[in-house]
Amino acid sequence: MKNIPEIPGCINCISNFKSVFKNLSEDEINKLSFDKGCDQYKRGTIIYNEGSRMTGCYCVNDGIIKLYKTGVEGKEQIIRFAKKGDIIGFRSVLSNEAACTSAKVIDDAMLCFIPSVTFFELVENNAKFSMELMQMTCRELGEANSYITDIAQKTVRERLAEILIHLKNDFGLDNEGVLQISLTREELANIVGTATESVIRLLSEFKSDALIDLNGRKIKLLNIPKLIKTGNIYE
Amino acid sequence: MKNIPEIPGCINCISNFKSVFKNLSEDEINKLSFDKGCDQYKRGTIIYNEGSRMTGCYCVNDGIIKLYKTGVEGKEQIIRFAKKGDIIGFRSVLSNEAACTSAKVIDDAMLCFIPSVTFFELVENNAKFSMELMQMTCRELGEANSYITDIAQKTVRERLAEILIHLKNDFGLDNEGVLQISLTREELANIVGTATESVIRLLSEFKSDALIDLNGRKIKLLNIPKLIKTGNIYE
DNA sequence: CGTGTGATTGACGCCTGTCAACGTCTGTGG
DNA sequence: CCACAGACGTTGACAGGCGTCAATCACACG
Repeated sequence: MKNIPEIPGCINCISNFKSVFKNLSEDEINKLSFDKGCDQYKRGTIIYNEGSRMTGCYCVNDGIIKLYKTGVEGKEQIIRFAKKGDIIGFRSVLSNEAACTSAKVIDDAMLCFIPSVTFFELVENNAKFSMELMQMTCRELGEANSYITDIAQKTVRERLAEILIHLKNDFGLDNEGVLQISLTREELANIVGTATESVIRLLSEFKSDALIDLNGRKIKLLNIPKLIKTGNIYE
Repeated sequence: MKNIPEIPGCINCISNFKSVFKNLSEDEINKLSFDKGCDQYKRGTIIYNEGSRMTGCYCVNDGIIKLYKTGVEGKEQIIRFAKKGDIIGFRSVLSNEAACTSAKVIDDAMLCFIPSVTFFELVENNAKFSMELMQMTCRELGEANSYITDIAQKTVRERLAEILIHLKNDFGLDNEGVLQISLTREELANIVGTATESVIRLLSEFKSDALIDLNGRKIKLLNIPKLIKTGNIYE
């Protein structure tokens, strides 16, 4: 018999991650725990595709998911990453539109599936939860706006430096200063919005300038203040 | 004595524009009408600035507002426009952050000011309104994501063609086919994310190619299908 | 009539995308 | 154990899109 992984109760996640669910009542949490599904997904698995109808949303219990859009000629544009405690797909559930991004696992993940009905019930019956959700969306929108400004105005070099800092802030460094997220050069390019070759060349330059050190996909940040300066980051 | 413009009652706006307020009860509408302020603003007036604390949000009764961020070296990046029936600034009110954009009048406007308190009351007490608001935010977020992908992947030429189509969809054409929004070349550049000179050159090219006709700030769309093709627009 | 803002045009060159070739690593199958 | 395929990373050459600078023109306004 297969070794079924232990399904985490919602109560644990909520206390551990300070998620958007933090304002749920005990009853609501229990119902959520009961209604939800939970599964493990290997790197490379696609959770849902742009344009598909969502029947619910997912809460990330562990792992990393990349959310991306497919642009002209199939080139992917990474919009953001989701990690422990984040929820994905709820945007489409709420606005009742087809998914506007695709979601793919890039670090083995454990996801909980929350059916639309359950989600809607919470939104409608718990004003605090609803407010929390809205604030999250608003913050995300604010970030999207900054992203737009950056991509429109900054050079590729600046954007790459900036992304490295953002990745540090979102995923942290290990005790050697290595970014705790592993991306291919192509994925880096698809965040920055440039060609793979450009990323490679610029990373080499950063290395020559002693801003970073490279070891395969491991990127060690050596000089964070200078990276911030290179990225023209002010806030 | 100065001729004070008639303050529009909320009830009229709501029935005319199908705004987010459409689900308010009669009592709520009356309270909103009572609490709100209303003022006229001339082209060029700044409603609020990026980074400022909002004490409420604005509902556009008439005119056009541009929402923009100030990027590196003070260059402005236009995020979106707001017109009749739209509300602006509520994002910052809800998430209780400083305004992430500045708002400037580009077509003489009439705006109603809704104090934070009033707005919060509505959100907390009217689940339908709250849901409507959230859906609006979600749609906006979806658009922002598309925008990111476009800016990151398309050429300036494609983006300019696309923007012209978007402006047509949002503001319409007069009976001669002229875009019903008047923008400087610099503003066009600040939407597309390019230099003013590039916009000028590309507009000239579009004119040579009989895609558009130019007369000062008036842009007449001559060949919309071809513009769509030039912009690589699919949906 | 001077001033200022916006529009236009030309020259110039760098940043960046594209193409092509090659190196590296991993896993698979014979 | 080795050969091979396939994905990923790297490097070089090259062209052209696009930003920058500068000069000039057009037009409105006090």
